[in-house]
Formats: sequence, C-alpha cells, structure tokens
Amino acid sequence: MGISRKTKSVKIILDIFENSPSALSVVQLVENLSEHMNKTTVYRILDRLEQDGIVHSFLGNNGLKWYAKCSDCTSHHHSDIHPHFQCNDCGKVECLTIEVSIPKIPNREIEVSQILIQGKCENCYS
Amino acid sequence: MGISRKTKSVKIILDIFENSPSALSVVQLVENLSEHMNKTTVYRILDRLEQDGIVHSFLGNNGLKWYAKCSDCTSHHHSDIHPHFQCNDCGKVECLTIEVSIPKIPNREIEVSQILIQGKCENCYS
DNA sequence: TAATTAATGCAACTGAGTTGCAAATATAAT
DNA sequence: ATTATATTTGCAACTCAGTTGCATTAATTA
Repeated sequence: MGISRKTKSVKIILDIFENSPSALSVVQLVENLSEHMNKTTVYRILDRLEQDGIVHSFLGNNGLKWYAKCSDCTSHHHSDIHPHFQCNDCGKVECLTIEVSIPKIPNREIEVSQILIQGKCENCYS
Repeated sequence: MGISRKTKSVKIILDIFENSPSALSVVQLVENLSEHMNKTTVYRILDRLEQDGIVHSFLGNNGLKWYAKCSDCTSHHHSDIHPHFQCNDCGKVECLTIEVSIPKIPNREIEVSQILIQGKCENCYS
C-alpha cells in the first residue's frame, strides 16, 4: 500500500527515475523539483514508491538519503543487497551489480548489509 | 595536529573509550556527558581524537555518527577498512575483524568502502 | 455529477551537527 | 611561582535534512 493514485507529481518523479541511469539524492530532487512541488511531497512520494518496490533507498557517504530505481525489487522483497558506488570527485552514486560475499560471523545473525564503495567513477577516473 | 592539551574533558572521553568494547554513538555520548561538558565540546574532542588516529568514525544504519577506539590507526593511516556490525534489536555497534573482499570494478578506482552489516548480536541472538 | 478518500501545500517543528565569539584553562616562558 | 600565549570550552544562535498536523485540493468511485 504505497502509491494508489497516479497524480501529476507522482508521474513527474517516476519519469525522472525512468530516465536516470544513476541514483538520485533526495536533496537534489527536492531542489530540482522545487518549482513543481513541495519538498514534503517529494519525501512522501519517494516513501510510497519505496513501499511499492519501485525504488529503493540507501545512505550516501555523508549520511544523506539517496534513491534509485529498483530492477528486481517487489514490495515484499527488497534487494538492498547490492552495493552502491559513490564517486568522491563528482559525487555521483550508482548501483553495482557485483556480488560481495559477507562471511558468516560466529554467534551473530546477519540480516542485511549496506555496502558503499567510494572512489573515482568512469568519468573522473583518468 | 588534533589534541594538544590533556584537558579534563579529553581525559573523561578517552577513559570512556578505553573501557568500552563496542562503538559509541555521538548522540549517546552527548547525552551521557551532558552533566560534564557541552555537546559542542564532545563533537570537537571526538574530531580531534580522530585526527590523531585514536578513534575512528563511521555512520550507523540511520546515518548518525559513531566512534570507536582504533586498534591499528595512525594519524596518517586510518583503518576505516574494517566492517561494522549493528544489532537491529538493541542497536549496539561493533567493529568487526573479518575481511570482506571487494572485487575490482572496471573503469573505476576504489578508494574506501563502508560496510555496515546489520542483524542480531550475541545477546539478542537466541 | 456528487461523494469519498488519498495526496498536496504550507508553516512550523525536530534533532544532529556547526559556527562565532568571549571567557576559561592548560602549557610554555620568565 | 607568576605571567604570557595559545588552545579549549561554553553558550547561544544557527544550518540543514527530514517530519508532522491540518486545512485544502485533486483523483477515483459510486
């Protein structure tokens, strides 16, 4: 029970994600959409889209929230499993398809792992 | 050039880390030390201790800052390399000594990786 | 077309972390 | 030991991401 009405604002945001290869920071989105909708609306729509498994969220290197289109998430199962990559030069964030295997830890039950890899992206890598 | 004076406040904080097996959230520290020092002071001392390689910082599952005693850091080399574990039940955070190997990524230069593993800790694991 | 219910805008708030500046305190110099 | 200096602290006020309550608006359903 996330999105139940296809409002103008929802369409705009969905469209942005559709045309965006990399992840988007909420701060950016709020800024870019400031002429079209209120920041509260942005936060709420993203929240609902995430509940529906259309996007997933994670935290960037400074603790700020980012969202990216889900390729294989449902409202029940969220593949936050994949690692993310943030460029230390341009700040861009991408979802990675690589597998990172976390070894078992004695006496502890692993539920999820957030992996943020930082470095230089394709463009900033010279 | 972090700490240059062993003030009363610095001693108190160093002592806390000396006697703490797990990591400490800044919010907790500020709260616990509120009778002894100002929150600004806590932030500043932690900052200086980190510069000196005495503690290292990282972000917990909600993006809030945590600090832990360094076992093998210097002011030049910071082993933020190790992963951290946060218990989803009691919220406790620990440094892990396990090695997680990050595969190379084409056209990208990896500098650091933040790995936060979430699950149930020793106590909350039943 | 009217009625219902979800979504939005707005303003005000929360809470972590920061900043500027004056007062206090640790260390170095005399 | 006393004074000079430079660092550290406290305080109050701020920034900025994210949230909340509530009245208004817009989408869906009858």
